[in-house]
Amino acid sequence: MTNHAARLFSIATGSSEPIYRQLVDQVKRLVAAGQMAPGDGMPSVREVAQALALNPMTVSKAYSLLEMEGVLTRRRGLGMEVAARASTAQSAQERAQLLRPTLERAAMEARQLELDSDTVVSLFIQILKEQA
Amino acid sequence: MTNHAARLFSIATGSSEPIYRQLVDQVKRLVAAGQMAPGDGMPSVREVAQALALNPMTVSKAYSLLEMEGVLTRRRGLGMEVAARASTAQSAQERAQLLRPTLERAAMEARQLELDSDTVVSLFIQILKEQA
Amino acid sequence: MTNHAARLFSIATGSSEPIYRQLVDQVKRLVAAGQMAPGDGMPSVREVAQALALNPMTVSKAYSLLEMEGVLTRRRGLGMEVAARASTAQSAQERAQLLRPTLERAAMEARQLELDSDTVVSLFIQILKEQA
Amino acid sequence: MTNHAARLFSIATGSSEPIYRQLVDQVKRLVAAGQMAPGDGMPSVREVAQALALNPMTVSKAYSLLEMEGVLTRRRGLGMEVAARASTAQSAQERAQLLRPTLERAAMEARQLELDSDTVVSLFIQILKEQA
DNA sequence: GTGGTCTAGACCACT
DNA sequence: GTGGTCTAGACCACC
Repeated sequence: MTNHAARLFSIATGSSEPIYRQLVDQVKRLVAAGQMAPGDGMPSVREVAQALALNPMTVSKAYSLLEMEGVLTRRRGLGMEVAARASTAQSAQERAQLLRPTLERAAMEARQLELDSDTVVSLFIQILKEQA
Repeated sequence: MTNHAARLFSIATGSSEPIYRQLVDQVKRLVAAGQMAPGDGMPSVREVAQALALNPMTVSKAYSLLEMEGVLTRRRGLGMEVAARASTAQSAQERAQLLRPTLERAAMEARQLELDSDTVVSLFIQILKEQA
Repeated sequence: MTNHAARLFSIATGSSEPIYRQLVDQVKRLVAAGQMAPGDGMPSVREVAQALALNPMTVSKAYSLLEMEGVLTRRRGLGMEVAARASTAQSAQERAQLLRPTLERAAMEARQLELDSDTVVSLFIQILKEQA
Repeated sequence: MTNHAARLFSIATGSSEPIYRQLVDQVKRLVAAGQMAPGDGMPSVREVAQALALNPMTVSKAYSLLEMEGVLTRRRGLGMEVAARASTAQSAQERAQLLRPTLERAAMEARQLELDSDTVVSLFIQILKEQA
């Protein structure tokens, strides 16, 4: 795998969201987007752990959960790879649904802050540009 | 105290975000928006606990943290109220900044899902309308 | 009673020590020192409450406890007075023993702060002079 | 972690001062005295709880407060340690100031007991010797 | 009535 | 093993 784990994943160690959960969700998104295709090898636990300064057990736990969910398969002695039967490369509409919960949360916060839609949307567009 | 606690707060019990943290953040947003003004009485710990089906200690912990942060003040035997020196009713621009972290997270997820900005923004607008 | 309650008592509202307890202890000390003699009338609940900006119920509770302990007696319609059988005007040695707990606490704190006796004692002497 | 928690801390269960507050204040004093240095590991919550016969949550609350105040830092899964930026090993003069409130309280009580300075000071010196 | 403190015990996240 | 969160329930201090 020439992908550098540090480029693939972005971890917020300060967040209350457990690190292993952040990893699991990100792998699912990358697979859903087709950025990882069935048969692709995953970076090794050790590699990810070092790149993100995490405990290897934490990465291992994330991989195990992804295996249980059928997203990854374990190739003995060779590491993990994206499972053949992983539902990959979904349509944009399907992928957009995975974004819903976070957008709904943003909308809830915007309502409590009494911000009108225009302000919120233009701020969001600006942030999307910054990241591009 | 005619505020119905259940209407003020919305708790996601399934979230990894601790309940007391959700309460703290929501109170801060409501105060920032001016929906709660200095001197306003907060619903009692027991009232909120019952309305949201929480343990009173969980609510109490949130109130204590808000007191330490200077958002609420305790009136012995009378309950909590919004602190006089709480920075309330901020400008829309200031309030929008409180929304940044969540929008940044949404943008990160969108990028990993390889969704183009138009798709994401229109989905967001739709969700904002649903909630209105 | 010409004694101004505000001069007799000093209350630390911020302390974790309950206000009624502070009042009880102070009355006991004043009686032990003979500053209040049997038959002396106490300032009224209302007077103390107003002078110290306390809730009258709090003062009333302190007086009730002192009555139960036999330090004060209730004269119907006339207020409270120091009980005839209150053990007053004790010797300096007896009174000093009432000071022990607080001094022991100070000594414990000094030890944890690794302060040598000379430093502590000279600071204490200085504070005693300030208050004189 | 060879520190015996029971030797480090001394708790007055009868006091009106909440236990968690007593713990917080004692840790601050030990750090101020340099008895605990940045990087030193704290005894675990469970260890302290058992040694002092307290509920772990009570100890945990004290540790959390110390973390919020920047005295301790949490190392996920490894326990708490004295924060690097904790202001440690202060001068004797600075440490003596931390003792002021308690000495002022003692002076106030002495005045109400009408004890002269000599009596009070010699009693204090005697107590300091007892503890040595 | 109000909030604060403490206990006992369960489960979770992380190393 | 570590600390964090939550529940259920008790008692206290204050108004």
